[in-house]
Amino acid sequence: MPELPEVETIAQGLRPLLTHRTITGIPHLAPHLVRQGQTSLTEKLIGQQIQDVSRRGKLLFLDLSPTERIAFHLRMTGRLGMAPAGQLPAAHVHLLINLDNQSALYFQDQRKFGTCRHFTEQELNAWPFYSRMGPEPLSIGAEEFSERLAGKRGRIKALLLNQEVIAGIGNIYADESLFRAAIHPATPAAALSRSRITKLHHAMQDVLRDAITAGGSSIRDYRTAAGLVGTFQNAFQVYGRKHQPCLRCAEALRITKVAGRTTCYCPGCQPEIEAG
DNA sequence: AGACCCCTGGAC
DNA sequence: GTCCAGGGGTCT
Repeated sequence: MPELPEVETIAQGLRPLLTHRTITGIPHLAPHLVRQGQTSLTEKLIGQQIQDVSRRGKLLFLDLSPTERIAFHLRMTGRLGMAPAGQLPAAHVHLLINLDNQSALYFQDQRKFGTCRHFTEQELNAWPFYSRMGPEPLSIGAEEFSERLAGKRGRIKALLLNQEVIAGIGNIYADESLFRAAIHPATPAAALSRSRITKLHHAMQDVLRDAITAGGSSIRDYRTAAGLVGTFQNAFQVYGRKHQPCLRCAEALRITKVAGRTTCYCPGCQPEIEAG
């Protein structure tokens, strides 16, 4: 569930703690994190200095040099945090990176969906998930956003979830953006007027910015780098509120499936639009 | 476009 | 015990 606002919050939290730190050891590396060609991960990391912590979509990077990075994808239950060196801080820790100030960065993931890989810039650009990733939703302008959706087949929610269309949106922020734009999630993108798409662009940026300000949304597992819960779940209008009254019109929220994902919406505020 | 898979734990 | 949470890969 870490989506763009959660990954951004973690990156902001880790940046001052990791920048200019040198990796001194990898005391723990779970076998399932070691992909083919990554068997020498430990050798590749020890002695390297972390130059910066950055984010692209839902990926969090430790930038080691202009041409080498570690990429984390937290998927559903991944967490990153800091601990004193020399101890496993919690259950389900799959990677521990010791640093030169007696601290350690840990990667914890109950469900083991998350990934951690070392990349050269060349390898990164050869990774389709990265190279084909769409623009950052907080950087894209309304004009370009509109052009990217124009002529695309498929339902609007499916397109928002598609990382090749726009990067970093997951189930929570897709539903919340669509509610705020008063668009039914199953609407064919081709049926949306230009002004409706502009409204969606505005809603998406508002929701993401507000969520970052709130430190992200903690449904179950997500925590900031400092181990704190985010608070944006308290501002949800539709996500996880099935059958509850709409906060705007009091009609009962409905639940459906779009793009294989549970989808909450208000039938009053988000009326269906026929394909045209 | 949809089904299944990865994995674990909480809800029922 | 069964169902469900959902990001992304893979296969049909």
